[in-house]
Amino acid sequence: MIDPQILRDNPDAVKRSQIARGSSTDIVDEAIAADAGRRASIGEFENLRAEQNLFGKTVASAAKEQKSALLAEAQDLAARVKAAQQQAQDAESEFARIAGSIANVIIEGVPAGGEDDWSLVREVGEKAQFDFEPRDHVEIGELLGAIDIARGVKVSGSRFYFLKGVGARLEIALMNLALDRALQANFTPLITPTLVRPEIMSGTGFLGEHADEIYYLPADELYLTGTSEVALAGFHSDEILDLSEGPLRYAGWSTCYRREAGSAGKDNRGILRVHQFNKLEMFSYVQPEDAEAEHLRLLAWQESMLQACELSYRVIDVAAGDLGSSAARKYDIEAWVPTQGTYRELTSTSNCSSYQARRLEIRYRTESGKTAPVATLNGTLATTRWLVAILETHQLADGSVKVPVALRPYLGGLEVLEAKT
RNA sequence: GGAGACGUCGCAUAGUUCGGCCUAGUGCACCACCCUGCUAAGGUGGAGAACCCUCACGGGUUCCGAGGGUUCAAAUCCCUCCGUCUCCGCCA
Repeated sequence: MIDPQILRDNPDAVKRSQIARGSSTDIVDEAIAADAGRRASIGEFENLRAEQNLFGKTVASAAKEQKSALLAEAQDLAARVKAAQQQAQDAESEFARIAGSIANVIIEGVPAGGEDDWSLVREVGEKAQFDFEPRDHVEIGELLGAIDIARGVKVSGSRFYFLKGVGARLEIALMNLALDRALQANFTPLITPTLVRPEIMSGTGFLGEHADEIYYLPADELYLTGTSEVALAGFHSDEILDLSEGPLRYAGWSTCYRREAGSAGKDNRGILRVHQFNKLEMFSYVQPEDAEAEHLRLLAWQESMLQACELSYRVIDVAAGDLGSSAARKYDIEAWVPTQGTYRELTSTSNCSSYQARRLEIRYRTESGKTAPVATLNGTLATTRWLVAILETHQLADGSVKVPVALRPYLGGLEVLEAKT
């Protein structure tokens, strides 16, 4: 939910943001009108109610013979109060509906436009060079006995897979490396529920335009989460947090489920785009003025992980139109995937400023003792998809794979994943 | 799955029988000050959240798990839902 104050004080900023996202600006004017209407009808209701409260006391203390006359008047007043209350509630939900459809105001510097209009922040590392024809991760996965896609499809359908042997170990190693780094940075680890209630799912902003990406269990009215961000954001919903000691940081470990409804035919090969995977997600609750600095910290931790995996990557500042509705800015890190000759997204980190917190009612106490919405940020620290880049980048001529040094302790010292010939 | 009990402003509790004196009392914890060599004890006062009006001082409205209903009036009566606990059954 957008800050109603900024809507009143600086509607042009909201409009500029909407334009950069390629969204409607009319909705901003509608929201302002709805806000005014809402406040007017609330005032009307409250005055009537105050009158009624006063009148109730008169009735209670009135002498018997006056009571019936007073009651008639009270009934009339009650009817007017009820009508005014109804109107106030309607105006309130009308405002919520309209304001709710305005996306978060982007941060200065976020490029305008759509999916292809990102701007490059930096490129890091040498792209892998081979003096042989590199194999893609599916082939390598078969040679290593690490990825079994055929059986995944047999058991669960397309976009499912088994990780097996060194494949399973590699994923666990990667996740553990990420977890250890998160612990060093003072994140509190959380293993999160992956089924959540509707109000948490909508509070985090995932039930908007991408609702068809989400698995839903109607018999139980629960949603399967596509990221632990949902549970991590819901963790402190309806709470007033103490941020005087600095940000609250959590590292959520969970399996993630995505329907991939809009991507038929896209990335069908391999485990790049699947219905189920594991992820270690960073999540920070911070004071709003600290959000942009925290965003850069999350990005730095992500880059350090990619460097530990000895991957070549680029950081992009995602364009306004490609941001989720909650995000004010998003950086993606894309790793070089040799057999695709392109960069593919491995991590994403979003600064949701106070937008998500306002909807989930997550607040902190300011110095003056008032409460105010916190800012929330999230970012990927490791996911199953990284195996694609790791396997392809570090492959050897015979299909074996050199293990990045940082991962070796998590694989019992293993230096090379040997191909089974 | 069956039966029962419960849900009150941080925690604990009173209030629900029989609707109006509840603008929700009390204890603990908390904050400020006072008092007393220090500490403990004691004294005085303060202190919830959201929204609306106001430059401000201040005022108003709502909130007793959530949502409806009855009523001039609901923490209190009725309905639905959610959650917690106890016992029984079933299954890992």
